[in-house]
Amino acid sequence: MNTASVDSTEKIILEAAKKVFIEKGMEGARMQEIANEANINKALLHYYYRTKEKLFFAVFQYAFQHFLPNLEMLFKSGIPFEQRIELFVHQYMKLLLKNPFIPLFILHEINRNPDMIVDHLFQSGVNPKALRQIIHEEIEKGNIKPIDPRQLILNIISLCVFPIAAKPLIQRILFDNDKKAYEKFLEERETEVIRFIQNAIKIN
Amino acid sequence: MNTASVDSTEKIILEAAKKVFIEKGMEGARMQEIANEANINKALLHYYYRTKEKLFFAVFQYAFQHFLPNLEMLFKSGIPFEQRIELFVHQYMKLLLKNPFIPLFILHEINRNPDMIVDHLFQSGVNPKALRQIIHEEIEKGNIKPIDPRQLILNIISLCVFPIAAKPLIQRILFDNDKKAYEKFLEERETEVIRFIQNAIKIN
DNA sequence: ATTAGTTTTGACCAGTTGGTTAAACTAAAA
DNA sequence: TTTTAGTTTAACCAACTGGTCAAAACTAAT
Repeated sequence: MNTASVDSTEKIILEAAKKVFIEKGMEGARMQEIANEANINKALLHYYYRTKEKLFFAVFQYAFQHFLPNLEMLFKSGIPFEQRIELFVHQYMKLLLKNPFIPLFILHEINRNPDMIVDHLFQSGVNPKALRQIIHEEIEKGNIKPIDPRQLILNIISLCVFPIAAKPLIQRILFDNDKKAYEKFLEERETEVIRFIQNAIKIN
Repeated sequence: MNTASVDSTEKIILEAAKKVFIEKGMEGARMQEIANEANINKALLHYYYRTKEKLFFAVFQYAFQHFLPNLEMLFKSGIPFEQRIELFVHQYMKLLLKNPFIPLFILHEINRNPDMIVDHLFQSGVNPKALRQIIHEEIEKGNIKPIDPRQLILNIISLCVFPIAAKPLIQRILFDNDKKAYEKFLEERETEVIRFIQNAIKIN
């Protein structure tokens, strides 16, 4: 057995599955299309991943882990809060632009089967408690306006995610389907969102 | 021919189709399930709406028209800008809470087939130009901080839509799957979002 | 009561889809 | 060279799905 080639075939399949599943969703994806994408026989998919569902879960797991950015830098102490927001928005938008289909994929699939997240993924290192604590402390210190930390977190994520998830719609409605114009808009948006949030929470 | 009963059956079918399509999407929906939901024979679906696609488009059209709130009140003159934002957010969140599945449905279907919006729906009365003009004037008058009107529009919509579209996810991650707690959070959110936006754009 | 037109139904069909299986292939081990 | 174990393929299958059709049931005007 050639370990390298096993890994290789398995990875090729997973990459193909990622592409097809994340773009079309569980129900829109076809095993045959994934096989074509990977340039292999359809039966090989079932040889490595027994069922469509198992292959899907492998993809879902990957996507879920790339749905939020690495939050480590947020928890390092000694960083001013303003800069934390800057860091988060920057990192997140970079991630989203690299994987623009992931948010809608995750939202749609969780909507289809909300228990999936409980059954398979609650060990995925998402820890909102620590984040809430940091925001809470900033309020106590009088550095930002009082606000429910969860509202603030949701505001920040909303401002980052929605314009990516709704890209095909927004691009057509607000930009006459001019792809370049919308991409430029999204670039400018990073500083715009940071400024918007900072203005909203800063104490005059 | 009894016009009333024709309308009635047709409407019953459409209502059933709305429920199933909007919750499960085109690809996740089954004609049989719609027939069951309407308590009729599957062949009747094809008698009134010849194909799945045609029935789907009827639903999509309805959903698209309920994706954004009635914007008339925004264009009446003489209303202070702060109050316009208040009105919009209030109306929009009311609409979204009544139809929580519509945003994700629209986004997912447009993602699946982006040309649909061009082919079938660009006559749906969405007019962002007027809205941009109003924002532009407010900036000129020095009532709010300078900002690309499209960025501001997108910010407002993002803050309203995302928490509804991502409800199953957020509810589980931030609220331990406590439905009541999340609903209460969304109620409080209305005033919170209004305050957030007004703080972000107001001139000190 | 008859007729003509409409609505509703059960049975059926063809195409697609996820999944299986037995055989062919490959390469390392004996 | 033969054996053995893992890998890949073509052919196939059962279940499902959108859609059709002819007949039955229903309605209302003659």
